[in-house]
This record gives sequence, C-alpha cells and structure tokens, in this order.
Amino acid sequence: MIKFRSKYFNIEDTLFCGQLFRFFKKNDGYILQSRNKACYLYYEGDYTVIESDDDEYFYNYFDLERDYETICRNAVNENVPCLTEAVNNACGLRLVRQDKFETIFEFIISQNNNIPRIKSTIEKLCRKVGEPFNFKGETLYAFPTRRQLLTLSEADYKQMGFGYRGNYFASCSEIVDDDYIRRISSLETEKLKIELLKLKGVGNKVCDCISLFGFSRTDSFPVDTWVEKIYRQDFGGTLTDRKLIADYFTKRFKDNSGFYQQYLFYFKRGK
DNA sequence: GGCCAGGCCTGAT
DNA sequence: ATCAGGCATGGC
Repeated sequence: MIKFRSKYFNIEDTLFCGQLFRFFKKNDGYILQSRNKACYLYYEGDYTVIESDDDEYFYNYFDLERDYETICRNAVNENVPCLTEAVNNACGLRLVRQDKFETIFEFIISQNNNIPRIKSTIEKLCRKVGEPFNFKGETLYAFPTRRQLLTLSEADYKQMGFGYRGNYFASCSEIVDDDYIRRISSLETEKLKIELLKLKGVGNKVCDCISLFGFSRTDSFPVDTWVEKIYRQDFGGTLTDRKLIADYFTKRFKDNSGFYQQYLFYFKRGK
C-alpha cells in the first residue's frame, strides 16, 4: 500500500485526462489496470491511497518521485492565460509511466476515435485473449501478450470492432516484441520516433503519445484535433500542419512540453 | 441522422 | 515533398 498526501496528485484528473484507458469506478475509488497488474485508488481524508500487489511498480507508474510543484509553477510563469487556467484546473494531474508494449497498441486504437469507444475496444480485446486474474474480488483481464495478439487475425480484430485498425494490429504484432521494446528504449528521442513511425498505423500524433506516455519522453507534444484548436484559439497560431505545430510547441516548452500538453488537452476537452 | 473522434495510409501530383 | 480522398465504427 502506498499512502501519501499531496496537492499534486489527483486521482480523477490523472485517470480522466485522456492518457490512459483501462480503469473503472469501484465503490469510492477506482481500479486501474496496467498490462497484467492492477491497483485500487481512493482517498482517505486528506490522504491518497494506492493498494496493489506491487507498490514499487505503481510508485514508478504514477511518477511519484517527480516534483510537480515546480512543473506547475514553471507553466504559470510562461504567462499564457490559457496554460495558467489549465494548470489551475488540474494541478494534480500526473503523467503516468505506462507499459510500453501496451501503449503502442492502445494508441493505435486511439486514432480518429473517441475516448469511450477506445476504452470499450481495448476492454473487448483484453476479455477476448487477455489472461484473467483476480483483484479485490473482481475478475480482470490483462492486456494481451504478443503471443496472445498473434492468435488473432485481421478479420478477428475487425469482428471486434477495430475497423480499419485491425490491419495495423495484425502488422504491428508481427514486429513489436520484448526485444523490439528493449532495443528502441535505449534510443534518444529523435531516433526512437523514427523507429516508431515505421510501424503501420503509427503517424506523428500516435508516435508522440507513445513517446510521451510509454517512454516518458516529455519533450513530446502530441497534436490532435483538440490541441490544434488550442493552438489556433489560445496561442494565435496560423500553422496548419500538425507536425509543424508540434515542433513549435516542443521548441518553446522543451522538456516540459508533455506536461503542458496534458494540462491543456484536459482543460480544453473538458472534465 | 449527420458530424465528429487523442489520424494514418495510399496514390496522384 | 505535398495533398486529397478514403477509411470503420460508435458516441452524441
């Protein structure tokens, strides 16, 4: 069990900000899954409690070592009204360190899709071939291993409602294994992205999400439809190419890019 | 019922 | 290098 008190950790903001998809409400808290692990989050008075079978994993997962007070202060010091508002809206949002394998596949599902449907598609996949296990009286299903993904064909994915993304899953599961992950993990961000972009179904935006949420490359600024709106409406931007918009933000915000992006995205999309 | 969603791939210039 | 056009499906 992990128990602490911090203004800079809010369960709802961290879960609902759009970076992760596998969680649900249970009693007064939430069960969250990451690959084949799970934890139960809730408040106890002023304290946040995280119960799991692997404290070390979730301590790292929730990025509890990092000083978010400084990040928030730096964001406010940028003197961008929208960013200040976004930070004040959710200063307890934390960028989690998700499982790399899972993140690659989950964000392939995310493209041109909405969050409720992303969640249900992932859940369907896990129930279909993921390993069941018990946690707090619930039967949960792990995110499939590569071997389990390979038991499914493109047609199987489409039958599960993947749409055209079924093709991407079939292709990527041929390539992405533990060795692949290990190999690209050691690359610097630019080279990492070049590798990820070779995967079918991974374009700039999905690549940036994988880099940020899976590989903790916080000098990434994913630009989707919402962020593009923010760029135009709140930053007065005129570029239309999303790749160039991402370049603009990462040059401006550097290693804080990913944090600021999440505050902004969550604020714009609405709680 | 039409528009949109944490976009990407392909083929034509 | 750039840019339409097409793409599966469900939420709202």
